[in-house]
Amino acid sequence: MNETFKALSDPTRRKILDLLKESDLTAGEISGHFNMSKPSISQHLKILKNAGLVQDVKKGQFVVYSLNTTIFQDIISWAFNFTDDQKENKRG
Amino acid sequence: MNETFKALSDPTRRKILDLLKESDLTAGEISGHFNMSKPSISQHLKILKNAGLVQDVKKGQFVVYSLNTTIFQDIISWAFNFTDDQKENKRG
DNA sequence: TTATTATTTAGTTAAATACTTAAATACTTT
DNA sequence: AAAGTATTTAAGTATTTAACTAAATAATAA
Repeated sequence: MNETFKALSDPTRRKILDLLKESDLTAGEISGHFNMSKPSISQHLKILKNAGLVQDVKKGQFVVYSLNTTIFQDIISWAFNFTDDQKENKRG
Repeated sequence: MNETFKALSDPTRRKILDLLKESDLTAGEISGHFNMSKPSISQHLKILKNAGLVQDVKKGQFVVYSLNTTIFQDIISWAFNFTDDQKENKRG
């Protein structure tokens, strides 16, 4: 869970996830949405990928990135354990 | 959401949340669970408090910390928007 | 009121992070 | 094969973070 939260702790990376939520995008298309160098975005994508939050597929000379939605279920499960709902379930 | 994820990105702080999930604790009791100075834990508690993840109440010379469970609902909502469930709901 | 206990604030340092530019790699087109 | 495009890797730097110790604040007990 540590790599996941580390990856999510940066606003640029969360904005990348927001973009990929709408549609799959190449590395270049993603970097087009930021006032930041392509290498910087590439680094962020690497961190997101290592955290399992995104996947990539090479399409010719492009690399297409997409969300890996399964990890978000893990985040939901983690957070649910801290809610009142969970406390109620414990008791009853 | 940025302060929240920043706060959650540290393993020590997530462990503090785990402890408070079981019961409310004073600052000193919390620091007793770590091989770390009390001031360091105090800083972590400050960050968790500023992020709205915990609350504190002064009881005499003690400060009792407890979870603020409402924020975790926000995390769940955020994560849910990245799941396949959400995509299905969009379509149908 | 002096000493003791609980906690936070202040100041410092080492390590981690997020950026940059330049160079390398991989693929495509001519 | 040479040139151009897409992307990543490498190397360097400024900022942020997380730890520490020492000092300050606040409450309690002697």
